[in-house]
Amino acid sequence: MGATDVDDRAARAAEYAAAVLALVRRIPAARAMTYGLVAEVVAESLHRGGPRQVGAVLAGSSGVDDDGAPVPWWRVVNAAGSPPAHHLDAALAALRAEGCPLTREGRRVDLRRAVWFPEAD
DNA sequence: ACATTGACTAATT
DNA sequence: TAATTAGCCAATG
Repeated sequence: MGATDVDDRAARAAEYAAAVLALVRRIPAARAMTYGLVAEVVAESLHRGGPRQVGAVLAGSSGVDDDGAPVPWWRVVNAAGSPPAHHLDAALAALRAEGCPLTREGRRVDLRRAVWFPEAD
């Protein structure tokens, strides 16, 4: 059993990724969460990870989670309300299409109106 | 063990 | 508002 530590590391990474994707999937249309907020919520249960880890999960995601459900990655923006630079235009187009509150210039999400926080259902 | 890298953030200028 | 800087956390070589 020499590879258990490697397997454990992979399992923990998969667990973390699953938690992030599950949460992002719950963000309602026309709402948004920041990387930091997602990290805080996930850390409440897993006690690890930070904004950069959330970004790493989404960066590695194909846009669909393990259950085959679509992951609305464009609803996760940075603390300034900007979508990831890699898909800026696509994200802004998607956000606008679903009516997410944007700033006057339309380049960033208006977090004061759009931020969503998961509440006990 | 150390250096580098990133879909980050907060403070500073 | 935008650019810079330092701090952060985990993965990777």
